[in-house]
Amino acid sequence: MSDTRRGRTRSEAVRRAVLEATRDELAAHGYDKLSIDRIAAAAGAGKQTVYRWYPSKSALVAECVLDGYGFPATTPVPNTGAVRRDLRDWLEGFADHLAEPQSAALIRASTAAAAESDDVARRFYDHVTAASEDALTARLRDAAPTARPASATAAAEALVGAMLYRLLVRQPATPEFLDSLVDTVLSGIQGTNGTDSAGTQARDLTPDC
Amino acid sequence: MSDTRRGRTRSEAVRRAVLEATRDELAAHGYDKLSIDRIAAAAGAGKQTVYRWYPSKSALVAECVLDGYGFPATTPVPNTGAVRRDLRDWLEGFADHLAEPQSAALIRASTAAAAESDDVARRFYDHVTAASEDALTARLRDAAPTARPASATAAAEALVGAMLYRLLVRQPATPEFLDSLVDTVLSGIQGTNGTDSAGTQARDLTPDC
Amino acid sequence: MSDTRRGRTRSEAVRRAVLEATRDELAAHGYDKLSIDRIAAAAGAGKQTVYRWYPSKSALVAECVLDGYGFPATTPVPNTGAVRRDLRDWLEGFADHLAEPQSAALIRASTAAAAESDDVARRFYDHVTAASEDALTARLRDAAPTARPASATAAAEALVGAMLYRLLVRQPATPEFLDSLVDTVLSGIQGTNGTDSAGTQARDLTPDC
Amino acid sequence: MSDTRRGRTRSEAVRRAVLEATRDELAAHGYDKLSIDRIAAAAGAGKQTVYRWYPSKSALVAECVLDGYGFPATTPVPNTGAVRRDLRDWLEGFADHLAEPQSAALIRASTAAAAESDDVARRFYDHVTAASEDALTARLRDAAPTARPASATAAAEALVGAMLYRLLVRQPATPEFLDSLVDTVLSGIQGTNGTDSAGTQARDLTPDC
DNA sequence: AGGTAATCGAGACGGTACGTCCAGTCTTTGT
DNA sequence: ACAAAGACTGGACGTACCGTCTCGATTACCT
Repeated sequence: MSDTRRGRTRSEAVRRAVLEATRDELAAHGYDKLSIDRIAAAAGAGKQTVYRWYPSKSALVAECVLDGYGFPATTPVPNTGAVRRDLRDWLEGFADHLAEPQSAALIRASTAAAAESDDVARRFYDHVTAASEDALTARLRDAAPTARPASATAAAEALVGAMLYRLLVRQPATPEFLDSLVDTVLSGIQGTNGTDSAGTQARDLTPDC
Repeated sequence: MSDTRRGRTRSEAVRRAVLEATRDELAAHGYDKLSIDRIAAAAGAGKQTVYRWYPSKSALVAECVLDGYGFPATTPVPNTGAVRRDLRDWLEGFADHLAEPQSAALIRASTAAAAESDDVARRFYDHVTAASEDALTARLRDAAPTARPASATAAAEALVGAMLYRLLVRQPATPEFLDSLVDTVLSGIQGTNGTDSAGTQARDLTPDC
Repeated sequence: MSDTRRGRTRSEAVRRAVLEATRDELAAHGYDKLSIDRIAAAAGAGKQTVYRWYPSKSALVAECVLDGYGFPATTPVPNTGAVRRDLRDWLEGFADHLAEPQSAALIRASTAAAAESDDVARRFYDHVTAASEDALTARLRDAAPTARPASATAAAEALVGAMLYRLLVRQPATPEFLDSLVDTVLSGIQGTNGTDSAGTQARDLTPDC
Repeated sequence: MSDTRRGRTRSEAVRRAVLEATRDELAAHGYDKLSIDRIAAAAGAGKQTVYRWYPSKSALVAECVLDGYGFPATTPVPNTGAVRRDLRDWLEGFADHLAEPQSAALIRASTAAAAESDDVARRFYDHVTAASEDALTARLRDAAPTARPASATAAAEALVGAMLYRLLVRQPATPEFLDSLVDTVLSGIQGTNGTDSAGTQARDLTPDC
């Protein structure tokens, strides 16, 4: 049994050109107005070649944003000892990235793509949640070793969800907002604020009835 | 002075028929494949009539989802005295609504619409954030009067953002996830130092009378 | 029962523009390279409009050549009393028309269209044979009243066939060729040549064996 | 001097397979829908191999129809002594061939090819006219030695033209039509002054010994 | 025997055109 | 004046072929 490929080998260079053209088109026109015709023309490729690599608009966008350009590479949360500050810095890095118009356009586009395709949605989740959850858990493990593991997921998705929501609705993630977000996730809405070490005995003030 | 309009009066019935047709089309095909031609045909209306009411696809979708069908009417957070349970119940109601395929499709569509139109994004934000933030603050005000004011927004958007994120990426909001989310937002990731998942061990002071 | 049309009335002006653009494209590029895209663009029309009028390339070409531009309007054979000369003049008029490059291109195109579509072939036959046969029979009726009626068809198609064949194979219809053709059809290959009046007692010279 | 070619020898078998595939495709889909891709696939050949042999669609079709399958090999006109009957028989043989659907499709295709390519037109003319003219002149030379020399060409093209015209426009060459055609070409339209159609009354001097 | 070179099937490549669908506008008739 | 019907321009869709260009694998000739 021969595993050798027959025919001309597919050109990686063309694939990259297509992704770059897609990135530019997305930044310029957004997801809905995205045109395969234009992308192919801008990449100096035939339309068929684009379709050979990516079967649909959403697949192309997913590849472009998730595995190519656009989404923040998995940044580890810094570990200076001060969790709150570390988290805050990490989130601010994320916010700064989202504040760039081009990145914002790309991620909004991948949002729209995920809204339309189950497959893209799954890839989006795998990429984004895994990355941020890993980053968070790695940092929190030694800061709050007693925390339930499920919390990491919830906290990660609360953070990512809030950031993406702000991006979607065009509300800037102000420093104040980031502060509140970190506080909420670290200590809870009713928590004692200001303390950044682990093991705080958060008391639930609600007396109920 | 005569306030009466000349000619035939614009039919409110037609407008409703258009919105209903839009809802059905959205549920059936999603935002991207939405076709004004089909909507008009399904509503028994002329295309011009649709354009007379709504200038663009995104405006139509926004109207349909936000002010018409699709988005949950502002549900107040119940107040039984037990905040955690109240919040949990409220969130579960939201989750149940999102779990219905038709609602999910509609909200995903409005997400895509918001990603494309600044105007829709603003309406989306106004509608969703205002509603949930109001609901939350109203409940938390007497539960934790000492909480910092910014927290309500952050907490509301963390909750809503996480829920919408789960909807977007097609991950079901499991009871465990809701538990963790409520815990995180209420007490912070380090708040409840219970170790296991089911929340039974989690020290919840609320006696639920 | 109302027979009235609803909606915008179809524009004859556009139809004419399409036919004219088709004529120009045919003359410029020939049948095979004919492009509906180019035709529509040249006519300032949408592609859909072209397809609304004509369902296929061959139908468009048939309409253009047969009922529009290109094919000689039914010219009656002159009647000066001298059949041979009349016929010769009539044929020469036909030849002159075919000698024009644009006409040649158009008729070659309709030939190709007829080769591909049964429907176009029928229209081609109806138009061309009927016209030439009528022209011929009208003239021959008083010149050779004794001729069998079937002969007129055969003669007409022999003439038309020979002319179209010459056009197809790019051989000019020289004066000598036209002379021979008229002689053959009028008097037969063995006939007495030179006489141009009617009622000649053509003798069949073939002695056989 | 070495005339030997280096490298692998071109496979005549492949060339034949290509021509046969072309013939089948032509019969099945016609000239316009002809696809080199399909031909190559059907012949089990690479596209490049097809192009190595034939530079264009029209060249391939010409080769296929003229020098390969499709066109009648040059049939000599029989010589039994009775010209009229000989000619009629010869023409009937031609008509029978054209009546076969596959042959008809092939010749119609070559017609379309000739309409598009000057080169194919020339080859078509050379092949068809030369063959039929030679056949005719050979037979007529001893039947009507006094006929003008130009007549043979005109007569041949009148016959061939009429037959091809009938083929093109999908009109069957009925026995009556063939009779009339032979009569016209042999004796002229006014030649036989019989009045009725069946040709029985037509005074035919040839005793048919 | 070991290059050297042309050919083979296969199939990716940049393009062009296809025929369909839809957006958004305009026109016509009916109410 | 509004409504339905639907034709209009324009443009993108996804597919099919075109003719060219690599590929690895065969053949053949020529040292």
